[in-house]
Amino acid sequence: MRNMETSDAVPILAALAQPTRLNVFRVLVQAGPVGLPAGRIAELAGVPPSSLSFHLKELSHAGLAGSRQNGRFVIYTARFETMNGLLAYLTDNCCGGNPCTPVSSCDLQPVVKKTASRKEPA
Amino acid sequence: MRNMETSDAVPILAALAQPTRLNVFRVLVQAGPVGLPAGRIAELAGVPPSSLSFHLKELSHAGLAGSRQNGRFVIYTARFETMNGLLAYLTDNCCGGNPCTPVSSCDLQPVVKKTASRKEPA
DNA sequence: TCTATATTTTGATAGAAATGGAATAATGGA
DNA sequence: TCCATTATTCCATTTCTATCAAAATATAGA
Repeated sequence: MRNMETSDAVPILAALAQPTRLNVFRVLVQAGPVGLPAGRIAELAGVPPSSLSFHLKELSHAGLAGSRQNGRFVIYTARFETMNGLLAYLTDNCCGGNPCTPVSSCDLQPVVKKTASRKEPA
Repeated sequence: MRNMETSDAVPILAALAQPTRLNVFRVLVQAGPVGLPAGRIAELAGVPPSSLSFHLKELSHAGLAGSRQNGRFVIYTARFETMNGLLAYLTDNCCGGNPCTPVSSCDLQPVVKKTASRKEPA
């Protein structure tokens, strides 16, 4: 993935800056690559389907979620590479080169970023 | 710092999810612990003083900026520990709060609660 | 004190975002 | 085909957010 710009980071941050959406994203992260059908997410998040749909669209549009159809179900998954890109941006641009190294890292993505300042397993 | 909750992360994300504010925060990060007077920030960000004041208040309220008075000037500084806490939260939640030191743990079968007996696609 | 400078607050306005019920679409099975 | 299930879109409503001129506040120096 190309290095993230401020203009790219803002919509991703905005997508996460909402309690329901941040919660939904965490649920998707926990579900892993298998993902979850929309109805199950609505259940877990405790929001009516129309609201959930609205928030899933926001997450998708920000690149934080993907979806695939499976029968009558639409399965949503977390897009880890977008989150990794955001973390790289924040680490590179908002920590002034200070020791801001996170305590742990998630690199589910097979695609490896070339960002130097975030440590990643080889 | 105590571990950040989702309810703590949302207002911090919201503070950063705005072009002017993210830009201002980056400027403060670059300025380092010395900080910058409000007027200079307004200049650098290209926003009128009243707007800048609004955004600085948002950042301060989120814990991302601190301020001290110096004569007629109010010097703003970035609060790195808040950003560190946010990065830690996002990094931890990128893997569902599981210890993801082994990268493979994210690739393994995720822990998905199967409460319902309803049949769902795998 | 008076005056210039620095910043914040006020207040009005415009626009965006969130909510959820109802209607619509799409799919699979009988 | 018809029906039940799943999900999205439409819609009205409400609530937040951002903007910035103008007024207010605060400080330093003359």
